[in-house]
Order: sequence, then structure tokens, then C-alpha cells
Amino acid sequence: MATSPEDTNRGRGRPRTPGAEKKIIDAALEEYGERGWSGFTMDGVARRAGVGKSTVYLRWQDKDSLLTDAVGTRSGDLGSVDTGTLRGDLEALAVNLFRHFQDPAGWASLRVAFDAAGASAPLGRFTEAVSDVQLDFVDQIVARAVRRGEVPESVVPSSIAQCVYGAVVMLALGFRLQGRVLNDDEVRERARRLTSVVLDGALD
Amino acid sequence: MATSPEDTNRGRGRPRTPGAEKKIIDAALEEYGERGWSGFTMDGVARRAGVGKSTVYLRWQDKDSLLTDAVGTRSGDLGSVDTGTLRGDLEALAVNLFRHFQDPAGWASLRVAFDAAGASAPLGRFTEAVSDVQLDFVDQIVARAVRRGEVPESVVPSSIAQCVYGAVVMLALGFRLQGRVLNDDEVRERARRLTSVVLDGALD
Amino acid sequence: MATSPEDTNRGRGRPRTPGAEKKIIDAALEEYGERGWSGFTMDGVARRAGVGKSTVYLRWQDKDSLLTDAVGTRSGDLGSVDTGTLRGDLEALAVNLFRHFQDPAGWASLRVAFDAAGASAPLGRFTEAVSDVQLDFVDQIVARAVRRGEVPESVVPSSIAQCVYGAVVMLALGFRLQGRVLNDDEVRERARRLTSVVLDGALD
Amino acid sequence: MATSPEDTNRGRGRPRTPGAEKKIIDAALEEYGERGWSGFTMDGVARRAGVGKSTVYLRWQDKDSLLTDAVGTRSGDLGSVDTGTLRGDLEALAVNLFRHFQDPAGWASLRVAFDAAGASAPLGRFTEAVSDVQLDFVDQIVARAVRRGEVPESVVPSSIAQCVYGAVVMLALGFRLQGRVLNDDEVRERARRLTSVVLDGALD
DNA sequence: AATTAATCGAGACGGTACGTCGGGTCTTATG
DNA sequence: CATAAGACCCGACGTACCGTCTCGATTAATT
Repeated sequence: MATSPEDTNRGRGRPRTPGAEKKIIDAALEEYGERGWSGFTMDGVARRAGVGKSTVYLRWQDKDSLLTDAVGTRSGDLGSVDTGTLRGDLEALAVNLFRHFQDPAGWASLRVAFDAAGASAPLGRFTEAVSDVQLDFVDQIVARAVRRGEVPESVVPSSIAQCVYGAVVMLALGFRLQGRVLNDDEVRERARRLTSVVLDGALD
Repeated sequence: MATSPEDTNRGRGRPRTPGAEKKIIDAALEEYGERGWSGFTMDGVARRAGVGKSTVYLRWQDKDSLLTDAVGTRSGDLGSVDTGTLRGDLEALAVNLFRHFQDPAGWASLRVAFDAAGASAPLGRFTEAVSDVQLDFVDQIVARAVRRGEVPESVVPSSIAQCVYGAVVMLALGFRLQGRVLNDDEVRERARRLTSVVLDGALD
Repeated sequence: MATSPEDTNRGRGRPRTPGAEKKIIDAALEEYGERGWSGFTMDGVARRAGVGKSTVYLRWQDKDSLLTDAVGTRSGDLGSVDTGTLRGDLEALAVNLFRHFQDPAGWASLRVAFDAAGASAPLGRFTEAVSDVQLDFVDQIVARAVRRGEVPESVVPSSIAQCVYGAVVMLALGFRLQGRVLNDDEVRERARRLTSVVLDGALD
Repeated sequence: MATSPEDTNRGRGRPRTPGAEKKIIDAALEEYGERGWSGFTMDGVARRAGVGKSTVYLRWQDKDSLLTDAVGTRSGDLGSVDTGTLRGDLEALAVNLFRHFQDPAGWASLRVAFDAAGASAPLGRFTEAVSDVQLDFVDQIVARAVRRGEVPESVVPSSIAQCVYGAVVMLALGFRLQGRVLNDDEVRERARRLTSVVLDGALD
């Protein structure tokens, strides 16, 4: 989980405090959520976690690594949906994703990904974390639909994935910028709409 | 252009050096491109632009404003396409967008938007910069198609906009994370694919 | 005064705040006096001086330099005594010295000298600060006495200087270790005694 | 020897490794000699001694105690001289002292004393270590001379002690600051000179 | 022989200070 | 007035050390 999990110590010396990682990650997420990026401080995280700075730096080499990691551990199984139909699956996924992005930690994971992609020195560890893992479960949903014969084999799953995922991202971005938070019904309605575009097309 | 372009100077005293804005913006973009976000400093920008820090702060109130602005000035008329068909317009737009995001400045504009949306104190000035302006021209393209009778009036333009824009964003993100750069043919092929999903739907 | 007084800036940019040096030195001396060496902190000095840390580090390269300098500026004209007789001069000097060493700053100057002499990398700037300047004025007193014909030319001034200065140092060290502080009469008595040893010898 | 030699262990459990004290003290002295006070760290001492930190802290309560002790164990019997005359004794003593201070450990003992005397919280344990023990043997030498009838009973032994001891200290300080090391002949010459001042006085 | 208990090397722990760096402001002298 | 230079206050960065604690592994003396 930590950036450098070099478990090279075979019992020599005092073992690392078991709960520390979690405490620190929780604190990091809370700090990030409350104060935003510019107010996100290693000292603050350590203090909130009730931990010395060295304990943090022993596990993560720097601020970015910590936030990256903290944010990655919260991207649970957003895609584990199975309603029986492609439409149902995509709508459910869109709802999950949207809710994920309304949560500070979920949104942070996205922001960090964009940071990583922008840096001249690519952080690399996001390649799979986002581009593969995250989009993968959309692929799986589509593949399931293909097996069911719901959609022709000619469709490119990744394109659908990009549309759905991307649309939710833009949606979430728009509402965040406006400072609005959608309730469950609104979220479902948006999910329904964009699923409709992807599945039915605009031309018929 | 500048965040606070209060042109209150009525000719009294020394006029602002004409080329300064451009020099600073260019420097900002270069610094950002070379060093990334964490290496992007006001001192660095001023030094590279051959300008005093006060000259920068006289025009932009803070770092975010500068980067925002610098990045905004490069978002030209991505949406000024008119091929006569909705499909042609969307494909052309997707190509433009994708190229935009392959450019450091273009990508930066996106990253900044995500930063703005993540902060507890919303920067506000992005509301129009991204959610309206950027998505607007997709709306216009769709509206034009509706007028032409290409698509039924029932379609929701903003959903199409979100899908197209979002899909390009995810595509660009994915390739950036992998460190890949697409050539023109590849870009066009991707644009064709995702336009197909949005217009024709996955189900027929 | 500062360790690196490279006055290379000829009016360009904002001039260094005039009173800052003094404020910082005063604060340093107070902090040192109140909290001792182990409690002597750059942050503390800056805070007490009402100054940013960078303002301190702009003038002194590190903690040692600051304390060294602070302590050096208080070693006023301990040797500017002229009573007309060698005995009177030495006694007055001994009194001055003793009082100097009872003051935290004065004592600190000695401690710093011993640090400097102990380091593998000699700090160099102490060579004159202590061994020359400090002992020099004892030499001058003796030289004056030689000119007056009070003492034969055969006496080695530096030996006398070392005896007087060294005796006072040991005296001060002893009392400090015991936590005792001498009043004026006691100081004068001690000065008289050791001057007697140096001038009259123990054998007659 | 150790600060808290509470020999409370009645044989139960593993006995303390016999050679550890010495190894640690040697390491401490070497570290101090090579790196000076600011580079003197407990981790460094433990590492050099090939010992765990707990083994050090089991014997000394803190850094100061260790250095104090390390330094004290090297102050051998500098004063065990008996040439038959006061002059001979003092010269021999001065030579011994000077050599002692040319040794890093010997010098360290002095520096530690000055540190101890400077602290607001007096370390106390130096009171005897320096002011009594160290100066005492000068007293004994003088007392012996008094018994022999060499000097009148009126002389104050402690004043002579302070002069001799102090002069050697200043001498050693001066040469250390200049980075010079004296050979045996030079040392003897200096000892002769300052003994002459103390015994014969400057005035006759 | 098994148990007990102190010590050992190693190294993680919560803190605190270090010296550096950057943000945004302020103050000069010079256009 | 604007400008280039650069000092100012502030506060976070990542590192190093302190003195404490916690491991598993010795190492005797006591059962």
C-alpha cells in the first residue's frame, strides 16, 4: 500500500505500529477534505493522526505519495454491479461513480490522477490505478452484455467505458464548480439520461 | 485577460509595458510544462519572463489566477467547426479537443479546473471557464443539428456534450498516464469511434 | 558584524531593514540567557525579535554563527582601563573581565570560543576574536607599564596576560559551577589577590 | 562511573556485557573528537561502539551524562608530580595539563565544563569534577611547598592554582584556535615561562 | 532441564528543531 | 505611476536526533 513497501525487515527491531497506516490515511483524507489541496499539510496530517512526522515519512516518501495512496485505497468496488441488463448495469455504475466523486476522497483520487498525468516525470503508479483498473470494470460490464447477446460484438467496450466514465466526470466537475450537490433522485435521473445517449444514440 | 483588468490608469505615470502580459503567460506555460505543478513557482515565472515579481502580481492576484489565465488564453476556438453534419462536427471537435489536451497548456487548463473544483473554497471563476464555455460549443453544435432536423428535439444536448467531452478527457488521461502520444490518424480513428457510440448507440 | 557581510548590493531592491540586526542579536542574547544553550532556538529568536526566520538566515548562515556574533558584539572595551599603575590596571581589568563572565552573553562568548577550538573544522573567525583581541589588551597594559619603567623589559607580556585572563576564567568557571554570584567587594578582593600573585610572585 | 550506577541487579537475569562501558566511552570520545559537539549524536556513538541505543541509555541517562562521564574518565592523575621543589612541581604540572588539553578527550572535558557552567540548569555533577578535583592537586602541590618552607604561609594556594591552570587553558585555547600543536620542547618552555610569572612575579 | 528475568542489537515511535524554499507583500531606486 | 530587484513575514517542507518503547534473541542464575 505504501509507496515503498520494502518489507526487508525480518523481525529485527521494533515492528511498525499496525494501525498507523490506516490512522494516517484517514487523517490525510479528512485534512484534504476539510482544507483542500493548498491546506493539505504533512504536519497537519501527522498531528490529526496523533503520530510523529517521522512515522509518516517512514511510510511515504513525500506528500504526493501519501495523498496518492490515501486516495487510492478508497476506490472500492464501484463496478461490482450486476442487474441483468446492460442498461441497468451502466446506470448503476454511473450512480456509484457519481456518488464516489461527490465524496472528497473519491474526487481527490481523480484530481491526483490528473496531476500525475500532467507532471513531466510521470508518477507511473497511476497507470494501472486509474486507466486500467478504473475503466476496466466498465469493460467487464460491456463484455457481460456481449455474452448475453445484448449488443453486437462489433462495439468497442473501451469507447463505451470512456463515454460513461467521462460523462460522469464532467457532470461531477460541473456540479462541483457550481457548488451544487445532487440528491439521489437527481443522480439517478442524470445516470439514466447519459446511459440513454450511450446505448440508444442521438440519431434515432 | 488578466483576472483583475481594472484599466484604471488614465495615462498618468508610466504605462504598463505592452509585451509584459504575453511574456509572463508564455513563461508560465513553459515553466508549467517543464517542471509540472509542484515546480511551478512565481519566482521562476518572473525570472524566466525577465520581469519583477511585482509586475506579475500587479496583473494577477495570485498563482492560481496566473496559471488559470495562462492556460485559458490557449483554449482557442476549439468548437468553431462546421462540416454540415452532426457526425462531422463532433468528430472534428473531438479531434480538436484531443489535440488540445495533448498540449501541456491545454492539459493544464483541465488540471486547474479539477483543482478549483476540489477546493473547499470554490474559485468560482471556473464555473464559466469550464462548465459553460467549454461545454457550450458542443451544445451549439447539437443545436445546429436539431435545426437541420438531423436529430429529434427530444435529445438533451448537454448529455451529448458531456459524453463527447468526457470521453476525450478520459482518452487523453489514459494516454498521458501511459506516456503515449497519438498521431493524427490514431486521433481521428478514436474520434470516429466515440462519435459513433454517441450518435448510433451501442444497442443497434 | 554578520558572518557574511557581503555588502554587494548597491541600492538595488529593498534595503535590509536597518534595526533588524540589533533586534535579532538582542533577542538571541535574551533567549540564550533565559533558556540556555539547549533551549536556544532559531525559531525562538526570530519570534522574540518579531522577525521571520528568513530574515535571520539572510544575515547569519546558521545557529552557531548567530550566537557567536551576538555574543561577540557585547565584548566591549573591557581593557580600556588606565589607572596609572600596572597593579591598578590589572586589578581593574580583572574586575571587568569577571563581571563580563558573570553576564550570560559574556560567558557565552567564552563557551563559543571553546566550541570553536574543539571542532575538527576550525571556525577560524575566532582566532582574532579571542586569542588576539581579547588577550591583546592585557598586552597593551603590560606594554604601558614597561614604558613607564614599572617592570623590566624581560617580562613576557603574553605570559602575564594568560595568567590574569586565565585565572579570571577559572575563577568565574568555579563560581558558575557552584551557582554562586559574587558581589562587587568579593570581586575586587579576588582581583586583588590574583593580581598580587602575578605581580609579586609566590616566592617572596 | 556511570551516572546512575544503581547496582540493583542481584545476579538475576543476563548480566551487563563487561566491555560495553569502555567501548561506548571510547566511541563517544572518538565521535566527539572527530565531529565536535554539534556532530556528537547518541546514534553515532552507539553505531560506532557496535551497540544498541538501549545499551547506552541503560548506563547513562542522557547525552550530557555520557559525554561528561566519558570525558571524566580520561582525567588521570595529572597532578601526581613530586620533583622536590615547587617550581619543578608546577612546571611538571603545567606540562601535564598542556598535553592533556592537546588530547581531544582532555580538551573535551574542559569544553563540557564550560557548557555545564553556561546552562541555566546547572549540571551540578561538574562542581567537583572540575572546580574541586582539577584544581585540588595544584593546591596539594602548593601545600607541600608550604610544609617544606619554600613559600610563606600567607600565599593563597587557590590563587596560584587558578593562575597556573588558567594560563595553561588560555595557552591551549590559543594554539587550538590557530590549529597549532606544540612539540615537547615548546611545551616545556611555555610551562617554564608561566611558572616563572607565578613564582617570581612580574615586578622584580 | 525448565523457568525466569535482565540485557542485548535493532529500529520504530512521538516530538522538536533544523536550514531551505515558496507565497504574497512591501520598499527601495530607476525609468 | 510602473518597473526590476530583492528584503520582509509566514509557514510548510523533508531531515536528523532525542529519549522512549517494543521487538526477538541471548545469557546467566534460580527453580
